[in-house]
Amino acid sequence: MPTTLGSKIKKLRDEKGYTLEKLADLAESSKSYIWELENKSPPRPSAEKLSKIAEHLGVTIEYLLNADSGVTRETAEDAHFYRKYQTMDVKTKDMLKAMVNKWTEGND
Amino acid sequence: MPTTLGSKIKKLRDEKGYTLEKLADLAESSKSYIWELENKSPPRPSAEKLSKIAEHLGVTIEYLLNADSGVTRETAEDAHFYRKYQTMDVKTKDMLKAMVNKWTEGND
DNA sequence: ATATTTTGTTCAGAGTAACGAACGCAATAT
DNA sequence: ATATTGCGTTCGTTACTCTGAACAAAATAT
Repeated sequence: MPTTLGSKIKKLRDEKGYTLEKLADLAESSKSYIWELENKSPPRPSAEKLSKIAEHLGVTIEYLLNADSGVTRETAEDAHFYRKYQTMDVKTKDMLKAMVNKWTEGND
Repeated sequence: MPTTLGSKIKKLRDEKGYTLEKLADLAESSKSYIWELENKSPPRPSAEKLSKIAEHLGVTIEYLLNADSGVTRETAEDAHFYRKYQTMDVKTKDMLKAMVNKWTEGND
């Protein structure tokens, strides 16, 4: 399981079969810079650049930056809430679910 | 409806009642830089910085960058809960958010 | 009114993001 | 064998991020 930003990018790039140049072209970057992100320490890319890279690797910026997976389907605030929810322990999750089930009773 | 990165940050910061300095402290930044992000053009912050700012404003980086991506990795159960959550009305969502914020206080 | 405190604005400088261009080093073609 | 092509690596340069500290303006206290 990849831990650093660089190893995550490299893993995803390899999985997609992209060369440095290919990903660089897609993300409107340069292969030398992609290489630096993957191999040099510690990379601190701009949000814009990382956003384009993440997009073409099929993941979120948050996934690349932090440890956990993220969501971005509805509004940003909802996604943020959901991310918080995901970090809660199972018991708390179950409690939340139970409450939500009460409030939405009859909807499914 | 804010369009630029700067106006989004300012709007969210005002809504939270944060001063430049307050947000800067939370996001481990400087108030002068937060001000530049809000007022200067065109800002191109690092992913790290923007990540911390977004975190304390309760939104995602993607929202601030104005890119709304779609993909997500969810467990089936969590996805189910999240779908339900998305159908709830704003007041109920806000109540949930408030509770979750209480439970997770001190984690960030 | 006028101190005092709080908040916002400006600015110079250190450090580095990001690029193009050149280089090494395989594998495949001729 | 030796070109050729494809991919990764290194490096010098430019432009910009991000900060601390000083300054301005607004808000609040006395």
